[in-house]
Amino acid sequence: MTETTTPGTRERLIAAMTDALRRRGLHGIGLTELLAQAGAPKGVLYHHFPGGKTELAVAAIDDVVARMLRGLDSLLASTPDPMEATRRWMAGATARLSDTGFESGCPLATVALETTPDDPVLRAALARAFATLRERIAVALEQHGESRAQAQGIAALIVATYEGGLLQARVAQSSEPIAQATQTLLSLLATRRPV
Amino acid sequence: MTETTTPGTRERLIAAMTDALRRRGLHGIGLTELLAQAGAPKGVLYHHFPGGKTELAVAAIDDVVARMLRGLDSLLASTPDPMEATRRWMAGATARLSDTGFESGCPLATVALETTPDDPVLRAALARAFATLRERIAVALEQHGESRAQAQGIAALIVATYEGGLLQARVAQSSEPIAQATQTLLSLLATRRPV
DNA sequence: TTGACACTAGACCGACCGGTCTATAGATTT
DNA sequence: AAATCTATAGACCGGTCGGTCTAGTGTCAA
Repeated sequence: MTETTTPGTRERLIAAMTDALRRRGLHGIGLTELLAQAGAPKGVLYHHFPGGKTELAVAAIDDVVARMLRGLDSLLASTPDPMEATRRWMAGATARLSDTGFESGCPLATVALETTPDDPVLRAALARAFATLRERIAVALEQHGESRAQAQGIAALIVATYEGGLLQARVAQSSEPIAQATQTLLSLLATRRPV
Repeated sequence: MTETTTPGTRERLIAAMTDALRRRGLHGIGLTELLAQAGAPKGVLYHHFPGGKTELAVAAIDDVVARMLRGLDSLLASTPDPMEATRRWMAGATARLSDTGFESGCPLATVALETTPDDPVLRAALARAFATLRERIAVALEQHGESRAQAQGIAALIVATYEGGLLQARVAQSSEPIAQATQTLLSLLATRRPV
């Protein structure tokens, strides 16, 4: 076999792009700064990603999604109760945001709001990302007894709370808004009466 | 009195910036394109906004917030039930997004995710914006019998659903996600049992 | 009529943008 | 040793960025 063993440069590029997306968004960072952070010259970027900045961004998105899904899976595996899993998921995201001085949010959200129709590749990557995310959560809820429609609705609401909560916490420079939103959501889910 | 009567140029600049923020974000549009859309030359921008692009963005944000608050107020005045008001608020935002081919989202959200620590003016404007928005909603909920803490929590959750829902709808190019999230949220609020 | 002032107009600037290109180093194969 | 291929390296390109500067235009007061 002996797959072509890259010494990590490609990964460093993806990591730098992911961090840039978290903090400033796709248009917010220049290639020069990005490459400096990755410790790589221009040629390397176009060797690994012939499509340039956009292709690197797509790779970063796919990588982030894969890691989110893996995290979600292991969380759901170790935490049978979906409500408790949601609480932990939110707490994790909040902690990372707070640990970076409220700079490092969700890399998907930033690109999602920057994208225009003439970036179909990015759009497709993001559409896939969010749909997969919602679906994974919905399946877990279904396995816990929710109806299909209800599970989808709650999944959309959880993801919205995640992104909207992070956004509010970021501008407030405080985790209070997302903590409030999460706590309210969970308490609403817990105290609803059966139909 | 006879206030200095600008023939609308300033307003056109703000409108162009607002539209740009909705569609692409602050870094996503160039001054040249923005001025072309407003039908104004460079000099005009720096006459009305000596602080340049950033000052114009702040003005656009303040203008958007003022209009959102006015809309919210008249909605709450004409719709006594906060739940019904929320439903209409969401429906309005969803309609505007959908009517523009899922291009025109919330101008606040985009900037919120692009801002860095060295943009303190923008950050402050956004922090004010979201805090005011939440507070206005919370007050309405309090007037409808919710406790202070509960009202704040629900307000944060509503705003999160708003922003997170719009984001998901945008990338999905469909209003389904925000419709699902909104409907689930309202049904949770309606069917909770008293503590 | 003249001066002051608010506003419009766009040429112009250096810096930086994303992207291309050639050169070369190192490892592998023959 | 020669050839080949992957990966690194960075000079270089035209275009666009946000911003400055000078010139002109219309309106009003004196």
